[in-house]
Amino acid sequence: MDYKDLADLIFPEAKPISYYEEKYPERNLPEGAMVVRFAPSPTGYVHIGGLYQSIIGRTLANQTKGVFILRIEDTDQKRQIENGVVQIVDALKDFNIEFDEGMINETEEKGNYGPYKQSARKDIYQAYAKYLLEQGKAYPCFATPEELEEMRAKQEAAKLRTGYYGVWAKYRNLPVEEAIKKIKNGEKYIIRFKSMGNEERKIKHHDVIKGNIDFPENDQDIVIIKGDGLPTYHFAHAVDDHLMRVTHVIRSDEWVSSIPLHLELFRALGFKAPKYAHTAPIMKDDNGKKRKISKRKDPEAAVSYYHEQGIPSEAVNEYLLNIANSNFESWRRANKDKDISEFKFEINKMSVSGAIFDLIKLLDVSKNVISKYSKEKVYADALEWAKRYDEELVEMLNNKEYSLKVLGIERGNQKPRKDIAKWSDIKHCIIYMYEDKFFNSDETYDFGKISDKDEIKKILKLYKEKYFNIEDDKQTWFDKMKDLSEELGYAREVKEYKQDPEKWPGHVGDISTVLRVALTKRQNTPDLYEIMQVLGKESIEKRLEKEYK
RNA sequence: GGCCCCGUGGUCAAGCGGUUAAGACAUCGCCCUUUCACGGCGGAGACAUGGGUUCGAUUCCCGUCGGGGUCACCA
Repeated sequence: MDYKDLADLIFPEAKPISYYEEKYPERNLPEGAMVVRFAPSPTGYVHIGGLYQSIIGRTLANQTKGVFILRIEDTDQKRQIENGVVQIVDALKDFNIEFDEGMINETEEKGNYGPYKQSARKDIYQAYAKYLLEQGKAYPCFATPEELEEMRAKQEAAKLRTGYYGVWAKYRNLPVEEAIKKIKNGEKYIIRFKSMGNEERKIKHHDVIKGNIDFPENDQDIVIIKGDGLPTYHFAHAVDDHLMRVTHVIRSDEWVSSIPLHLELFRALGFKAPKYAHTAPIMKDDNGKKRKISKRKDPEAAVSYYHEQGIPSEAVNEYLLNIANSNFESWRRANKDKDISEFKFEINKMSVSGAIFDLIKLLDVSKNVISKYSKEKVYADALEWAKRYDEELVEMLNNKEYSLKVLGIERGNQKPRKDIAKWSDIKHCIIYMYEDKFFNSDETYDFGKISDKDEIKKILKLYKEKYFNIEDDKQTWFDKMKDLSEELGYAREVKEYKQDPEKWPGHVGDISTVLRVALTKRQNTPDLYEIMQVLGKESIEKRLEKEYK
């Protein structure tokens, strides 16, 4: 009896690998085209790091006229969640990321290199496992979890490297006859890869991002097929990325230490190894300590957080792209109106160490992104956000014609207003423009420097009766504010006042503040003249009278 | 602990043998016909550390310290 008998016993149904090699031929793509994939586990929401990977993958495939694949890695059945695939697809779609191939929902997919869900590829993995078995490059291991635990304890006690390797690999050299007997006896087993590596020897590897790295060869006999018949990540990675003809494996940093193993697997299987690009993880500043951003501790680790906050996905994408290639920023400044896809992304310019996620900076990017939107776009996006998260804002925006005017204040000109960083800011910025909100709120406010009630009344009354005319153009209005100030004994110019502050009780700015607060309840607002034009005569009169009647 | 990677201002980062060590965000000040936002100008603020190599090291080598990753029938 030989390896062949063993292999046939274990996987009697498996097809020869030539079947799959023919079924998934080399892709016919232009020179330099990159075939990349995003390969998440459907274990819950999409992590910011996943979005980061996706942006990079999508960009690279676009730039090289390559292919971007969504492969679902669901070989760990314990961790599955309902609708995991749909969640991923939808979340990424929100950020403008779509795939050329792969799963499109829980059951459907597109592309000729599928199935794109690992649980549906069991027969493929088994065929390749059988192939290794036949050559004696893999073997069944009968060790129980308890046995393995015991082994590890011994290794730790002896301060040895832990793992299933060398002399510790108990079933590595079990004669085929005995293995067959055990299997026929119904003993439980898994399939392990028989490593030919030697820890003493070093291998050199070039990572697209990290550069040259040396490490010891792998000598662990890792499991390739688990007790449930599904492959482990390592084995699935080798088989899938080969068969899907992936050219560049872009994945997170945490995998670099597996490179020796993966390379050995590719070689044993007779595959050409892909290029690897290991991206640094996104970090979080935790009281001065740097750590990987985490699902459990950090709400901003979930991509959904940005939607809830109302940060446009375009802004998140730009921010992430900037972390990926720091020259993005200067490109953006030089190309203010170009689409993000025109930026020439270079994967080898990526930073090797993880950047701390900077929400403040993101908000700044967002502010700039929003400042470029037309009022129609602001209206549409804010409304869409509000429909999910803020009923009161929906109510306000329902008055579309008026809202458009409000949102158009200081927008669309050379120096657009930049006070909105996220849709959740909007309500606070515009609420006073809405009549019922303005009059029905119990918000407290103060008039700043001029606080005497009678003085305030006097100012507003005089303004309304003598100076206010909605027809005035901006300059006239402005001059009138100065006249008003003068008539009341205030300085008509701020500069004038500053030269001799004792001479006046205040200046035109102080008077304007009184008007501003009366009309908006705020000391800080956009241009008052524009606000008044939107508010209209009646509203203004009502707001003024409220203060002195 | 073993192995691997990394260490430029608060953050993201250019620079990679000779630079007044860029830029962005944040911060502070001034200016911008009346606030705020924007914009402009300016300030403060960095090469972890000790040894080498070199005429010369932020840049190259070694040690130290610090940070991160990884050591599963999870991915």
